Amino acid sequence: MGRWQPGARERLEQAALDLFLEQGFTETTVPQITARAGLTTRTFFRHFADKREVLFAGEESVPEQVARFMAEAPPSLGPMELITEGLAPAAAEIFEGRSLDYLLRRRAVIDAEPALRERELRKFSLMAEALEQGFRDRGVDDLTAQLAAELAVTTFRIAATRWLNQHGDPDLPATVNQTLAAMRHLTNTLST
Amino acid sequence: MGRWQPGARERLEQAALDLFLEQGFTETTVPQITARAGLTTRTFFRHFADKREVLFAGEESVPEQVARFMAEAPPSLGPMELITEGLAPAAAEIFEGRSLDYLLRRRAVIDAEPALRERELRKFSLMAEALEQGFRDRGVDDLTAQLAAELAVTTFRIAATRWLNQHGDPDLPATVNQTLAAMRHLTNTLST
DNA sequence: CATAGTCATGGCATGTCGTGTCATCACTAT
DNA sequence: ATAGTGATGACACGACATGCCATGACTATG
Repeated sequence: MGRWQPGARERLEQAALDLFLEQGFTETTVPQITARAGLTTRTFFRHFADKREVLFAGEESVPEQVARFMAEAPPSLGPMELITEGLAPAAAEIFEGRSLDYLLRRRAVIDAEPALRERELRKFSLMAEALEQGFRDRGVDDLTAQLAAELAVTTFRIAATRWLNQHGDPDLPATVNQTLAAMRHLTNTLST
Repeated sequence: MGRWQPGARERLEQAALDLFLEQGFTETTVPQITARAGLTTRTFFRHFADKREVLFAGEESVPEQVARFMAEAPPSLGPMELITEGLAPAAAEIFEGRSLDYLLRRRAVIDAEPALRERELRKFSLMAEALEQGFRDRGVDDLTAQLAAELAVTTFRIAATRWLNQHGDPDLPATVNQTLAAMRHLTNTLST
């Protein structure tokens, strides 16, 4: 018991994902997860704010990634140019390090549970806030910054979904650019 | 006690909103709400699936409104034309019947509580799904339907927020159209 | 080598949420 | 009248989440 369970967090994440796939999210209790990971219930809530968070660990850094990405981009780019050129590489960076299989299993769990879908929406909302702030820092006015941020996140989200639906082929940057092209085509029909 | 507490639902909504404003959402317990409304805790959960839903009653009909609105629009309109012409009146219809004061108080509560912001995001997600289905029913391909739906909902959401920020003046349709104009301007910078 | 300090964990108590179940009462239809 | 319907009351209960304190393992310092 004392200190240190190396990888306790990782074991909890793994046990939780397995159990969610086997039995469903609602049917799985926190004591079941901690029993499989060899820990106690109280410890689970020290690592994760609530039961859902065990599926979203590590995504706290995404807003920072977004902010850094925007700060490093050439200041001369307008918001729409930045999206067109930067969204695909940024998307690749966000998913880097996670296997396609893990992402597919994780999404199966999330899709099956409304409470988890809500949490997923919040993730994208946080991304949009970071993007919006980044645009404002580049001198874009508030309304345009918000619109551009939401446009980018929406495109990213739809592209990521499509990418998983087609099991990773074509790859994510290509899918993002296809989705951007479709968005461009759609909005061009408005410019009359 | 037997049957019938006329307006039980409405009294619960009113008591809940008041208490949330006085003490905050988390600090307010369901027994406190039901005590103020003269009912029991069990009855609360017969009217609302969970504590948050008391703030979202009546919004189940929004997806149906959206579907009807789209079905009634001229079939000749393309997705972007439909948004340009239909979003402002549709937005007006959605908020019709609720006082600006109620909407502002309600938003103050929602903004203060992450769990309620998540629920709000789900509401817009449901709107987008209804819109997407509507576009598909009009013969639009899947990707374009999804993009157009998300674009419309995003514009609506941003416009509604701005409208409340400016306390209702200018009115919602005007604000929607201003927001649409800004979106048009933003995306036009992409059409090179 | 000893001692104090730090930190993840265990264990316990507690409050709130949300649901299942059954009884009861008011009103309605026949 | 009598049976049916539907909202409510009352109770039990499990799961989630948090506060609090104790403990044991590792670390730093003398």
